[in-house]
Amino acid sequence: MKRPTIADIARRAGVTKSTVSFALNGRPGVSDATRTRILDIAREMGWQPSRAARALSGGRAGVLGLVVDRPARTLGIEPFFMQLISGIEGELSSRDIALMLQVTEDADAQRATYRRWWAERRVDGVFVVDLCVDDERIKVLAELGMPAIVVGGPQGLGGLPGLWNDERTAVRSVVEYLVALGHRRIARVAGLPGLWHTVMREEAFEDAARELGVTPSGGTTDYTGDAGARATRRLLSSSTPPTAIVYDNDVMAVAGLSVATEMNIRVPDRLSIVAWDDSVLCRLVHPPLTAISLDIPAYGAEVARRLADLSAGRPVTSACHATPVLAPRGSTGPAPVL
Amino acid sequence: MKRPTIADIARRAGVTKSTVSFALNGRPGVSDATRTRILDIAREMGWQPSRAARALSGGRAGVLGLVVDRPARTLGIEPFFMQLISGIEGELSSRDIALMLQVTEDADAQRATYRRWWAERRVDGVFVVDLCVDDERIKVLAELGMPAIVVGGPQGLGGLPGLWNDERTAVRSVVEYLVALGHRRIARVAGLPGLWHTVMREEAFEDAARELGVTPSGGTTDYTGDAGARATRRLLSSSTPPTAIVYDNDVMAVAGLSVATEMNIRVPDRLSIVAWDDSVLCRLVHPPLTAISLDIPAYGAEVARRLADLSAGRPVTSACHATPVLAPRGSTGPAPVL
DNA sequence: CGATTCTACTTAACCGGTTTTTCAAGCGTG
DNA sequence: CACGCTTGAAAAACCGGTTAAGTAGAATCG
Repeated sequence: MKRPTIADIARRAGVTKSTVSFALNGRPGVSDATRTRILDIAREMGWQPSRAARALSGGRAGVLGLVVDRPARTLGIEPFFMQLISGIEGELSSRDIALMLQVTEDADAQRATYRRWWAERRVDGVFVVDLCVDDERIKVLAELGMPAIVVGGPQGLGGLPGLWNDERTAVRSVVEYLVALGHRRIARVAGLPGLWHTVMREEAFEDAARELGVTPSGGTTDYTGDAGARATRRLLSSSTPPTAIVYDNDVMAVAGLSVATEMNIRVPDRLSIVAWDDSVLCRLVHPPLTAISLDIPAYGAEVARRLADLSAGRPVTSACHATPVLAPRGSTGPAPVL
Repeated sequence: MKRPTIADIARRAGVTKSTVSFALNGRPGVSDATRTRILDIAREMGWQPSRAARALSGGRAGVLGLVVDRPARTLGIEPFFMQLISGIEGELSSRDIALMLQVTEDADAQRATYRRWWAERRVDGVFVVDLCVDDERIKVLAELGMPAIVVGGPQGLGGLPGLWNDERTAVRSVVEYLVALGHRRIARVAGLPGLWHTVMREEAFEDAARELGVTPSGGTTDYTGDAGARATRRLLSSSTPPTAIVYDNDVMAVAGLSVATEMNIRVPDRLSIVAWDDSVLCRLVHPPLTAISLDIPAYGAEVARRLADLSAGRPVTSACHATPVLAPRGSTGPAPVL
C-alpha cells in the first residue's frame, strides 16, 4: 500500500539505490540484464519518482508558474486566460511539467509572488502576461535570474524573451476593411492604457487612420463591460458619431452592441462593430460579431514550449507567433449614407 | 547570491541546524535570546524554506490541485471556473498553499492525473468539480486515500466530503416567481445530463412544476451557446411554446436571448428568460438577464478552507454553503396574454 | 546532599532521490 | 605473470529541511 521508493526496488533487485537510479535514468554503468530486471520490478511495483526528492537533489521543480493580476469578478468573463491556460497545459502535460496558478490583487503582490516562488524553488520559470509600460516585474525577474517568457511584445521586453502576435498588421487589416466598406469615422475603444499592447494597437490604429484618411476617435477603458458601454454611449452621443467601432476585447464589444440596441441604432445598418479577441461570445449574440481571431490555445502551447526550453537551460529567442486574422460576421457592413 | 539554507543560518548563529529549525518553527526548546538571534539572522539573510526539502521530510507538498475536464474552447467562456479559482486562490495564498491546475481532455486523463499527482506527492489534496452520476473519480480517490473535497453534492458524494449550494430551494423560488408573473408553460434548458447538479435541478424543477400546476418542458445540452440556441429554437417553434425559459448557465441564456431577437420574439414581452449562474455576461446584454446569483468567489474560498483543513489532517464534514438567490432584471416580466 | 527533572542544546538519522567516489572482477597485453 | 584498463556495481556524500534521541549544566526536591 505504501508508495515504493528506489530503496524498495533496490532491495527486491538485490542491488543498491544508486544502481537503481542509474538504471531508471538510462545512464551507462549498468548491465542490460540488471537494467531490465530493475525496470521490470519498478513497473511491477508501480514506482513513480518523488517530485520533492528530485527537486531537492536535482534542483528542478518541474513546475512553471503563471500569476494573473486581475480582480476576481472581471477575470472570469474574459475567455482569453482560460484559453491560454488550456493551451499551455496541453503542452506542459505532455512534458510532465505542472502549472502553478496564482491570482493576485495588485502588481506588488505579483512581484512578491515571483520572489517567493523563486526563493522557495517552487517553480522553474514563469509566464509573464499583461506586460505594462515600465513594468517593474521585468526588473525583479532579471534581478532574480528567474527564467521567464513574456506573453506579448516586442516592445517593453527589457531583455526577457517574448512571444507576440503581429497586431500591427491585424489593426491595419481591420482599418482597411472598414475603409473599403466606406467608413470614414472609426472609433477605437481601447483597454488599459498602461498595457503595452494597448499602446501598440493605438499607434498602429492612428498610423493606419492617418494613411487611409480616416478620422479616428476613441478612449481607454478597464476592459469591463460597463466601461465599454459607457465609452460606446459617449461616442454614439457625440455630434459626429463614428460609423464603426473597434473594441479591444469581446466583452466590451458585446456591451457596445447592447448599448446600440438600447439606443435603437441598428447594427450593422447604422453602426459596424468589430471585436478584438474572438470567442464563443462573439457568435453568441445577434448579430454575431465580426472579430479579430487568433488561435489562443496554439499561442499558449508555443509559449509553454519556449518557457519549458528556457527553464531547461536551452536558449530561447524572442519571436512573432502569428498574425491575428479578421473574421467578418454580421456586425459589420457598408457605412450608412450620411 | 546563493540562496541561504538553515545550515548557513546555523553557522552564523553558532548553533546547529536543528536549533535553527526549532527556532524558525516556533517550537519549544530554544531560549528566547537564541530564538530572537536566529530569527534576526534569517530575516537579514532573506531565508525562505525550500519547499522541496519540506515536502520531502514533512511529507506535505503545500499544494492543492484542481483538474478541470473541459474542452479548451468551451472552458474559457464560462466565468464560473475563473471565479471559483479566484476564490480558492484568495484563501490558499493567505495560508501559503499553492494551487496546481491541470486541464484534461477526458475523464480517463483526469483520473490518471489524480494517480500521478498522488504517486509523485505533488499535491496534498484535490478539488473535485463537475461531479457526475456514477463518478469513477470518487472510487479512485477513495482507493488512493487522497484528501479531496467535492465542489457540489449532496448526492453522489460516495463518502467524500462535499460543499454544495441549496439549488433545490433556488429552483423552487424561480418557479414560484415565474408562476406569480402568470407563467404556466415554463421550459428548462438543462446542462449535461450526466452531472449530478443537472439531475438535482431537474428533479427540483419537476417537483415544483407539479405542485404549482405548471407544464414543464425542456431538454439537455452540453452547456455551449450553440446547444442553447438550438434548444431555444426548438422550444419556441413548438405548437405550444413556453412563455418562460430557465437556462442552466449564462452562456446558453445569452444565446437564447439572441435566438428570440432573431425570431422577433420580444423579451420580456412575449418570452421571459432566467439564467442560472449570474455573471457580468448577464448584465452585458440587452435586456439584462434575470439570473440566479451566487457569490462564487466566496464559495471557492470556503471550499478551499475545507480542503486545506482536510489535507492538514483536520476532520471535515459535508455541508451546504448557501442558497443562490434570484436577481430579477429586465428579461422577465408578466406572462403574455394568450 | 544525592537523585531527579528541566532547559537548551547537540548529535544523528531520515525523507527519496542524484551524483561522485571507490572498488572488485575480468580482460588483454607485453 | 604483473600491469593497466574497462566494466558493473557498491559505498557514501549530498540536496535542505524535520525530528527522535542523547547530553551537558542548572534548578528542584524529598
